Amino acid sequence: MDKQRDDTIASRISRALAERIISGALTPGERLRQDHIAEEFGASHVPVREAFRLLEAQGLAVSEPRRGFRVAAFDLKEVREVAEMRAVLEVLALRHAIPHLTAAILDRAEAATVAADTSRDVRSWEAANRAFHRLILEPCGMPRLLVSIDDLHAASARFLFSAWRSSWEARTDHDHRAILAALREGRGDEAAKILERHVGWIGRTPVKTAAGEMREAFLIVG
Amino acid sequence: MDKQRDDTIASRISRALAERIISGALTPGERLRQDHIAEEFGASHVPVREAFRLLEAQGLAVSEPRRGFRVAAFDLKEVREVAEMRAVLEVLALRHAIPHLTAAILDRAEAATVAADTSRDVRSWEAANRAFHRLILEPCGMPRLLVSIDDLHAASARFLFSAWRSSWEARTDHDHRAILAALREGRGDEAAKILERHVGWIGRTPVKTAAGEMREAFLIVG
DNA sequence: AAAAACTAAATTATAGATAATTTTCTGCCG
DNA sequence: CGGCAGAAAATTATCTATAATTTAGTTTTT
Repeated sequence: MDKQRDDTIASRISRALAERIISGALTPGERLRQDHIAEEFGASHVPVREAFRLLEAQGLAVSEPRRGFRVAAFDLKEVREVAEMRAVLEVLALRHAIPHLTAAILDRAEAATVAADTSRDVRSWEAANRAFHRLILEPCGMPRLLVSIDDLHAASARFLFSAWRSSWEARTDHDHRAILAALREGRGDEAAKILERHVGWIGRTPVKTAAGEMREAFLIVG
Repeated sequence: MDKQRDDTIASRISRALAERIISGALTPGERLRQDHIAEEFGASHVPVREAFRLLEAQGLAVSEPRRGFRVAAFDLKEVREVAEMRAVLEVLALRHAIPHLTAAILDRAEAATVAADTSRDVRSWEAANRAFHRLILEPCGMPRLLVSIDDLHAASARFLFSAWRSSWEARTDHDHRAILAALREGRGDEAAKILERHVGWIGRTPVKTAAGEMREAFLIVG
């Protein structure tokens, strides 16, 4: 097929595995066996090990010396940690992005919000949500910060998919709209404040299961 | 000598190279030639490549597909970015650490401050400064956050060493003392505020060179 | 049935080979 | 004399094969 990609085999394997970890196809704590994965991708173990290191850097895998790599576990404590880091880093990015935001960017962010509200499954909601955040933060022009935020989004998405594997219902995202309204009207501080609360909010919430029962679930807002 | 370390060859090479990059022995933009480094460490190229990936994760090296790895460049813009990320992340860590701070920890942090004030060279000042920050932040119990902060400290140190290679004079660090005083008296918010300004502050300042001339230099406070 | 010993599997590392690509050198030509 | 083209050298990224070490699992022994 397309062998002439600009990137290396290691990064291609890394992306493929990241997808599986985030989607939940590879479960937390599962071992990543280099020879099996090498065979599956028709590669040798060298690029596979490099791919593992890339995943480790994103916090999706952990290395235990002489015992190989496993898919990173995650508990509620870690999810909270990720959410709080996202909150402060996204606020920082937004403050730097504000002077460079244009009406065109805000229009595209609004389109992403509409796409999120009308999505039929978690996957597309997550993609639209991520697009919204990316759009309003990217103009900050701080590459290292944006990479960190991306990695934290990946960790959030993992949790999201594990919590909402089957049942899912899109809700209108009032926070996104409030952030956009504030940005359009030049109330930057308020936009930052809403974003901080929006991203940092994690808690228990009652959820109706497919069977019609109510149960408690953890929820990341966005 | 000591072959029976608990860690892998890759991580040992990575630490050794990190040391050189931070200290400035390897200059920004310099190429990292895997075969040369493999030979120097008496290893093969596989662990060397893994070491490069580890450095990449810390932001000390960058990979250009088919062109190998180079020491990460850094300009003033990036230094500012690192300082601002450190400011918000350290404040977050401090807020979580405060409930777990003990008098014993604060005493050790004070000792680190004294050590910084009396250091005779940049290296020991940096080590003492880093120890101060580590001590008051570690009790936050957020491992991912602490790793991020450590990586940012490494990037700061690089800049520090490049700016102050020859002349150096220790100054009394009033910010550290003010932070400690606020923490001891239970004024957590004020401690966080000082820390944020302390870490985030970067600017030009007049510096007296060894030759007695005045010139402008960039400065990270700590 | 618990402890010890053996076995199997996997990770970590080495070595050498190869294709592709980049860098460097060199010499020719305008 | 400077710049471009092409040749030569170096380097990366990969594979294959293999050894050493460690973990994990199974069997044997007491």
